[in-house]
Amino acid sequence: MPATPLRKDAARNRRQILQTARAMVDAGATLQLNAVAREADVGVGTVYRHFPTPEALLAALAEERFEAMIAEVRRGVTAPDVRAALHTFLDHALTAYVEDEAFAAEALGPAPTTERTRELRDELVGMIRDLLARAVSEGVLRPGIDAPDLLVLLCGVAYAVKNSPYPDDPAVATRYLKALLNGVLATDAA
Amino acid sequence: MPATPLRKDAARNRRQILQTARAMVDAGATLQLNAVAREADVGVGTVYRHFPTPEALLAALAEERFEAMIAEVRRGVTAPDVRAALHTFLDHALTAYVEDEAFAAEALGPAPTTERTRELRDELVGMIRDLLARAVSEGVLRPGIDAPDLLVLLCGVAYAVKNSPYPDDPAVATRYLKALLNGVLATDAA
Amino acid sequence: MPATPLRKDAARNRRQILQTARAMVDAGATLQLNAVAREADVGVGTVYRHFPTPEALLAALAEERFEAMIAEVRRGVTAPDVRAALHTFLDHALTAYVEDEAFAAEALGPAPTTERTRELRDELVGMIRDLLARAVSEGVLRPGIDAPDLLVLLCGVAYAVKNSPYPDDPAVATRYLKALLNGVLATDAA
Amino acid sequence: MPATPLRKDAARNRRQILQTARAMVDAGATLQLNAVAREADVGVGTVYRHFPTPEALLAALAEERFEAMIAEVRRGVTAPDVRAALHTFLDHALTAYVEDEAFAAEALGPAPTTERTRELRDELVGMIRDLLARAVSEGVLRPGIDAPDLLVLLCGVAYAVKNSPYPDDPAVATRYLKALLNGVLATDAA
DNA sequence: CATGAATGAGCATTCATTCAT
DNA sequence: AATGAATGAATGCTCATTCAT
Repeated sequence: MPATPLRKDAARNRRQILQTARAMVDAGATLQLNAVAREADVGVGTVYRHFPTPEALLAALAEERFEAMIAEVRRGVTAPDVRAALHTFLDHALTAYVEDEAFAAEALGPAPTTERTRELRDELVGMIRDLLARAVSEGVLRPGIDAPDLLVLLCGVAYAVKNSPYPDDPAVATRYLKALLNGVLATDAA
Repeated sequence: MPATPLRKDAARNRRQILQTARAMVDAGATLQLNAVAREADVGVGTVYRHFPTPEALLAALAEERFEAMIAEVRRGVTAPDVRAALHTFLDHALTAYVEDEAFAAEALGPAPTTERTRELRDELVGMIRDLLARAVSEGVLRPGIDAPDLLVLLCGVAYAVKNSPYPDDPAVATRYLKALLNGVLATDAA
Repeated sequence: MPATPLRKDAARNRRQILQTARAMVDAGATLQLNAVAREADVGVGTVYRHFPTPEALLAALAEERFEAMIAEVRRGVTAPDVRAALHTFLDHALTAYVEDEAFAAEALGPAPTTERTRELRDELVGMIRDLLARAVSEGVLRPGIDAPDLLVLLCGVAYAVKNSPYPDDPAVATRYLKALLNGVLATDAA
Repeated sequence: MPATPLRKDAARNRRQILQTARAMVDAGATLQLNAVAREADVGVGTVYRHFPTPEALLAALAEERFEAMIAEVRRGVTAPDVRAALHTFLDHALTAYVEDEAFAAEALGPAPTTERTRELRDELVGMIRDLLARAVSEGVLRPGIDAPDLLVLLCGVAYAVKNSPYPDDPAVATRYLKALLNGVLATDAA
């Protein structure tokens, strides 16, 4: 809800920039505003106008993901089967982290770059907190790990997936997630 | 075992460079050969002669760590209590990953930068394989996760620790490691 | 006397632009048409329409000053006391130069940017010439310095005032002007 | 007296840079380090190494001039004929200001950019103070204008010379200086 | 072998000006 | 006539790497 709805051409440029940036980020490149401009076939100045810093662009990229995830967790909180909801969420979150560097960066760290991002993240964390609370109270989840912990652990797993020695094995993510869920030990350690 | 044992001054330089680099890496900086040279009070060219690329320097930094770890795992393989040996190893490995960016980078990824590093890593992985095999056969460890997997998962946990929202809590590492060991679910998931 | 008298809103814009520009110049900033537009709360294009170049804007700013000064000199030419008139003029001119960068720029240099400015300047110089002529003929002024010379010398004194090592001393302008009037030597040099 | 005497090639580069910069400044351009590098046929980095900022380069340019001037004033202080010494100094100083923008900038303003420049300027001002003191005590100079005043006034005259409406008249400088020395009025004003 | 000056590609950023809306 | 988004040339600066000394 921008104060002034973007002019048509401005909107097209913005879209193009975001699209290009998304592609670059997904390709693993670090965002260089100049490069984005070149790829997006847009003047440098235009990129700078829309996104004064690389961070702002990254943040914009992350927003959609945040919104989708929030919607999903919201559904999960009230779903009949918490365990299933939790699974689905963890699964999707892991995928998001693995696929989307921009989102992972923004969802972590004490420095959400944008006011908007910060709000979104807080909202997401809040929702997850509720989901976890329910899961714990229903005996599905061990206590001791809170929402921020879980997010960052998931991020860690994503990191592992991305650096896995079996990069072409499609089951890696599932396997690693399962390790986190069930643990690697056969019986509990102190 | 270099063909020609280093001249005394050359050796001193090498040592100085490594020391400085270690300090810089530990301080979280990305290694800039120029900066290392300045700090180490040595000409840029000297650094380049000893370590043609930043990676080579990083690799050299990682070697000690590899050697220490190999020694430890070797002891663990034949220790009476596998579970304890496994714990100690995981604990130390996590610490190593958290503390030593250089080592983590080298222990991972399909591209050990040095012949020497590659050998060391292979040796380490071999030893861990043995340790894990024993642990699985004694029912301590769930099957399904092999040595490379475990290493990368640990790396993921280290990543989580380093990005934890509770950066000043000294128990974070333990808590996260425990999550990996025991899992986060109360009862096994499919 | 524009061919078509400005539309009411156009006039308001013009006024606003001039006002803003005046403030910025007085604040010592170099005129950036973009900045003027922003401050004046007007589109860039509007500024460009009214004043195609920074110089044109500066020139417009200078015009008022020219007019005031011309009026004053005109009075001085026929005043009973040439010496007093001359003093007043020099004093005011110095103040104008010191206070108004825009005016100083326009009053100098072989390139008055606007036809209008050029006319005004020529008119001013003409009047001053008359004043000086009278002053010389009445023995008030040494010969050898003509109107353009005097103007540029005054500008030099203004430059000195603006760069004075005693920037907070309100008497600096008077002191420096006096130096120009009476000279710094006790007795004439060759 | 640099700690380490410059290497031969470094010295050559430095000289080249200074030479080029001098030419550019004399041509009235504002110093752009990149441009200097191009003209001097030297890498940008080289220029930056020698002179981290445009100001540093300007300052270096100014130093020679300072030294020459200091030497001259020193001679003048003890010369038998103060009046003549004063004249010579004023004449040369005016020339320096007119010819050398870099020097003028550095000799003025509360911000001598280099420690070295600052020292030189202070030394110069000190010497001039002595010269003026002698001139006043011998009745050659009117009191009321001190050394910093005189310098800045001279700078003003230089400014006038440079902006003179008679740019090709070689006598302009003399005429304007004379105006400052003897004043423009025939008899003293209050 | 060591040195550190030189290099210049590379990236970031600004701002005067144009032109579609 | 007004707007302001778009443009991209211009400029500033850094830093990895080479190579003369």
